[in-house]
Amino acid sequence: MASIKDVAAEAGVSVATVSRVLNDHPSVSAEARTRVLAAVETLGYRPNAVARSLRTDQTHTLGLVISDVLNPYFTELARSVEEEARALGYSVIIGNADERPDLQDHHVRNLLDRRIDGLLVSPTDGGSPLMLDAARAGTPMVFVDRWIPGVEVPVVRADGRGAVRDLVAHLHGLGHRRLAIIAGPAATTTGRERVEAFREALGAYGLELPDAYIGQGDFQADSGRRVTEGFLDLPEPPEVVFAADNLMALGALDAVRARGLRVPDDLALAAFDDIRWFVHTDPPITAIAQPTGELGRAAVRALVDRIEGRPGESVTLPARLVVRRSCGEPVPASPEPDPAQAPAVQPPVTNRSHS
Amino acid sequence: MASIKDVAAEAGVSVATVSRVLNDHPSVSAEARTRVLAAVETLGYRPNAVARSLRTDQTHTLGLVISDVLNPYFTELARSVEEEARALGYSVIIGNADERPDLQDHHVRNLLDRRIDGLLVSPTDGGSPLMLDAARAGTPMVFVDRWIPGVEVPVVRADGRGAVRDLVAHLHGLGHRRLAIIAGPAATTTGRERVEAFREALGAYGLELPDAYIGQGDFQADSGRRVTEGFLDLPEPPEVVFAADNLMALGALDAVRARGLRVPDDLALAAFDDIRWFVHTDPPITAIAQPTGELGRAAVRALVDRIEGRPGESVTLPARLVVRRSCGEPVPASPEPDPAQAPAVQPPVTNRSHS
DNA sequence: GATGCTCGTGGAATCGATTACATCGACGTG
DNA sequence: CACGTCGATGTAATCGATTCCACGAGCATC
Repeated sequence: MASIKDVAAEAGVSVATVSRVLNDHPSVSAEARTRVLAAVETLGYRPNAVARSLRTDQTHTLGLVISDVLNPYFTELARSVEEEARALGYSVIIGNADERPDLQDHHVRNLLDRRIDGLLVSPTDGGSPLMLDAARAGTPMVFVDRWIPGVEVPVVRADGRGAVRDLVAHLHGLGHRRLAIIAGPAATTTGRERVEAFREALGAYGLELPDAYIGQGDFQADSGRRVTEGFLDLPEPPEVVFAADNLMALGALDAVRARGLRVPDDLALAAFDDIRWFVHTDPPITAIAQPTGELGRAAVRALVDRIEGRPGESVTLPARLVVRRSCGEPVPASPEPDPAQAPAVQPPVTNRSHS
Repeated sequence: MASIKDVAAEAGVSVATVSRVLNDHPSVSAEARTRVLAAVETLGYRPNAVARSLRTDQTHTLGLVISDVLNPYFTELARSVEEEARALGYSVIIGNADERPDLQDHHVRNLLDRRIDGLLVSPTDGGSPLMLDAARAGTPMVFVDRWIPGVEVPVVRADGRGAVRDLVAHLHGLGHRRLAIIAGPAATTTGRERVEAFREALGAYGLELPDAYIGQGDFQADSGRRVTEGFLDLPEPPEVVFAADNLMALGALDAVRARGLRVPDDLALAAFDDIRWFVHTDPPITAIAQPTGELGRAAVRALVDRIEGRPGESVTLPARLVVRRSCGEPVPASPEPDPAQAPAVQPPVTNRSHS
C-alpha cells in the first residue's frame, strides 16, 4: 500500500506538502497541489487512518455498546446512531453485550484500547468498575436508554410514565383488574423504572401490584416464557401481562400458545418497546413506542458535543401508547384497519367506543 | 493516558523490557516481569492499540459490510460473525449498507482506511470499482450470503435450490398452480438465483413462471407491498406469492391485509429467510431457513484462514423448508402445534403426506 | 536600500508501540 | 585461563502520518 512518502516522491515534493494538500492547509501553491493530487490519483493513495490517529490522538470514531443486537429496538437505535454519526463525520463501532456484563466489559475495554473518541452505552448492569473508571477518567460518554445512577454522564432516554398511565387506563377501561408485569433485571434502570411506573399507574385506579404479579425477567424471550408460565400456574392468574420489553412479550406469547390458550381472550398482553413486527403478530400487540430514531440521534449529538468541548446535555423524550388488539377489542370497528397506511405503528385509538 | 514510557519509568526498566513482558517474550527475568506488572497495575496502563497496529501492520479487526441491519437475517449473521471472530481473537467493525451501493462503498473505503485485516461482504450490487480493486489488490476478503461473480474470493452461502423444490412440491400438493415470486434486485446473486431456482422447480411440475408473475423488489418491505398490489390487480392474480426475503414477505402481508383479504385463503405466502417472528405472525409463515449462525462462523473461519496465510475455502450449506400455515393447511392435524417446543424454527415437514 | 511580512516549502520531531542489534555478565568447556 | 554461548537488557530505528520551525523568495513600507 502506497504511503505518503511514495506520494511525495511521485509528486517531487516533501511529505509535509503532501500532508498539507490532503488536509487542505491554505499555504500550498496551486502547482504543488495539482502535482500532489495527480500523484495520489496514479498511486491510488489513501491516507492510513491508523497513523493519522496516532499522531492526532483522534480516531473520529464512536463506540456504541448495546445490550442485545437481536433486539429490534437496539438495532433500530444502532442504525440511527450510525446515521447521525456519519453525518457529523464520525464512524461507529458497535459492541453487542448480549445482556452479559462480562461481554459488556470486554467491549468497553476493547473500544477504549482503540482510543475511540467517545462512548455511547446502554448499560447491562449497575456499572462495572471499568465503566465507572472510564467515566471518572473523563472519557466522553453518554448513556442511552438505560443509565447508571450517580455517574456524571448525560443520559438520553425516553420517559414511559405517561404512556404507562395511558396503558393502564386502557386496560382498566377494558375491565381488566388483575394486572401483572414481567420486569427487566433490577440492575438496569429500565428494569426498575417500568415496574415503578406501572405500580404508580395502578395506584391511581386503586389497584395493587402484588409480588406474585411481578415476574423477574432478563429482557430475553426465554425469561418471558418462563415468567408467564408461572403466572398461568397461579391459583388466581392475572388477566393481563405487561412485558417490559419486546422479546419477553414474544416469550409470553409463546407460553400462552403452548397451553392452547388465546390472546387476548385468556390472557391479555402488552409490551414496552414497539417494533414493526407487532403489527403482524397474532394478535397485533399493544405496545409503548419509544422515539427510537430520535433517541439515537440525540445521543450522538450529545456525545459529539462533549467530544468537541461543548457541554452535552441530557435529553428525555416521551414514549407513547400504541393500542392494537392484544388486550381486547376496544371496538368491533370497520372490517380491518388498514396496516398499509401506517405499517410501523398505528395511531392510538384509545378513544374508540367499545361494542 | 499512561504510555509504555511511563510504565518503563515507574518500573525502572526500558520500554523494550515492558514491551517484552506485555507480549510475553521468553527472555525477561522474573524480577523485571513482576516490577513491570506492578507498574502496569498502579498506572492502570493499557497498550495503545493504534500505536501497536501502526507498528505491526495488523489491527486484529475484521470489517463486515452487511446489506441491511434492520433485516433480522443480517443481524443474526452479524452476531454469529462477531462471536466467532472474538473466539479467534479478532474484533469486528460492522458497516450497514441499507441496500445502497454508495453507502456500501463508503463503508468499504472507511474500513480499508482503517487497515482492517480482512473484509467480509454481502454485496448490495454487482461490484463497484472500489470493491473489485480491493479484491484484486489482495485484501483478504470473503463474500457471505451474496457474492460477485468472476471475482477470486471465497464465498460462504446457503444453497436454496433443494428447499425451493421442496417448497414448490408443498405448494403443488396443496393444489396451487398459479405461483408468483417477488424477486430481489437483479444486481445481487441472491436476487437472481432465487428466481431461477423457483422457475426450475416449477418446470418440474410442468408449470410456467410468466413475466407477469415475476415482481421486481429490492429486498425492502415497501417493494414487497408494491409488487403484491400489482399481483392482486392482475386479471388473473396468482394463488401464491413467494417473497425472496423476509422483509418483502412482510410487505406482501401488509398489502393483502390492506385489501381486506386473508392469508392463505385469498393469497398464500411463503418467504426466503426464516426468522423467529414468522412463528408469531398471523398466520405463521412458511419459509426457507438458512443456517445463518453456521454461515457466519464459516465465513469468519475462511477469512481468518486467508489472513493468516492458509487457503480459505468457499462453503455452501443447504437451506431447508419450514412449513407453517401461510400456504394453506397441509393437515387438519392436532388442534395446534406447540410453538414453545421449537420457538425459533419448526422442523421441516416436507415428508408429510398430503391429505 | 534596509527592514519586516507573508507565502511556500522542506527538515525533523513526534505520537506509542515493536524489534533488530549491541552490550554485558555469568557460566560451561577444552 | 581463554573462549564461546546464552540470557537479560538497553539503544535506537521504524511504522505513516501531522506539525513546529527554519529558510528563502517576493513584495510592500518607510
